[in-house]
Amino acid sequence: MLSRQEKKRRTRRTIIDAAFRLLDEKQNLSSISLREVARAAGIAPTSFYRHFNNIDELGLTLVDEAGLALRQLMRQARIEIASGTGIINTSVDTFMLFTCDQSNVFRLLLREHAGTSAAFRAAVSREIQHFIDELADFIRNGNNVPADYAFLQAEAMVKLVFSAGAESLEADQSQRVVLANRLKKQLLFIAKGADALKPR
Amino acid sequence: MLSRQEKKRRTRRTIIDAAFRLLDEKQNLSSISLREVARAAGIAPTSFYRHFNNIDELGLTLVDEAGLALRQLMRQARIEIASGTGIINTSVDTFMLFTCDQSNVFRLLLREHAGTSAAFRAAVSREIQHFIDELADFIRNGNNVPADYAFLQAEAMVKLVFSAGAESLEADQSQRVVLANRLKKQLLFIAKGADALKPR
DNA sequence: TCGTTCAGCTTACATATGTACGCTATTTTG
DNA sequence: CAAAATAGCGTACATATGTAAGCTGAACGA
Repeated sequence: MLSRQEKKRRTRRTIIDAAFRLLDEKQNLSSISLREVARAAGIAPTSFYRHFNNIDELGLTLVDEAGLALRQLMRQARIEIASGTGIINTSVDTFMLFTCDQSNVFRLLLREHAGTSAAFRAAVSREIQHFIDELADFIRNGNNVPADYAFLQAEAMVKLVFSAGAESLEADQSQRVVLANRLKKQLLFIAKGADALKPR
Repeated sequence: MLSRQEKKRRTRRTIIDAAFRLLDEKQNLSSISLREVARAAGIAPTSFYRHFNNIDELGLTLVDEAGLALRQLMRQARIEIASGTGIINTSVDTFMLFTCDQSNVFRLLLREHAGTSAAFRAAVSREIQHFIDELADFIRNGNNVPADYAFLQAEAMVKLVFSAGAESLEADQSQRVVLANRLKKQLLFIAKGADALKPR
């Protein structure tokens, strides 16, 4: 027998999962309605309020979870980088895997980054900032450049990665390979250029 | 006295202008309703149908107009480039001017590029593709590199430009200057890197 | 000049939404 | 074991939406 608290936590999870499932290629956080989420979660519309004050609170929760998934991805990538393969190749491959089989999660970030809610946009921007900062750290350690210079490079790289990720959402498997290779070359441009223009 | 045809063209224009005005930082093409547009244009909801079959048709029209504005921007930038200043500086400055004082137009492209309508996404992608193609031409002429290599470089640059444009929408005047300078350096990375890795 | 066309209007309806209110059944607490 | 708390439900209402149907007056073509 489950405690009341535990049961509540589970239906909260059900709501969140249902929302993620609704966020396909034709829905965003602002277009899904409370009733729609409730329907998908198998609860009464009014029961939703037992878990969230309003639907924006759900939205912020989803963005947080998506950001967490991204940070976990980064950790995994860094482990693989430590094991030998080039940083660019591994990062790109890991990222593309993410956009592929967690497409709804990545799409959420992508969409709300340019979405209609200032709060969501800010939340996503924060997550991307983490992404950039950690890459900047990595670059600074490896190349011995000033922090702001490493940041410049990291930011450019992350932006290209996200752009390619966006395209990958509309691509099939073979197009994704092409996309990944193109991205790797472009990241190499930045790495090479940043190195050539490095301040002394 | 105005001809009936001319009057119709004018209210069509009124509708389009009203829609652009509605597309501020908290609205996108899918969130504006037919009735809202009609209200803003000062016509009855049902009169809308005399000009567009549905609201998606309006949306595509807006994307087309936005793309046209962008192409005009490119032309202007190329003229100024011909008159001496560096390509990167002029392009960035022109672009930033665009995102600043035609913010609703740029935001439309940005938002629908990652939006919920596949048709709108495709339409915006086409416009961006034009943007990339023309820059690739420019690069190929100046640097004498293969077409696909110039494309690689142009694509990376345009992606950075658009990303910075997105950020500029949330920035004030002084932040925009910082943003522009950062972008210019990053574009230089790509130019330098692409040159260093140029195939022979 | 007179019948035709048609942009724009008003009215109307079926549908979806957010959320207030109060009930019930079950768990929790004292 | 009785009393309090509470997750979830059903009902209800005010509001917004897309769009069908039909009318009107002004521009148009003969």
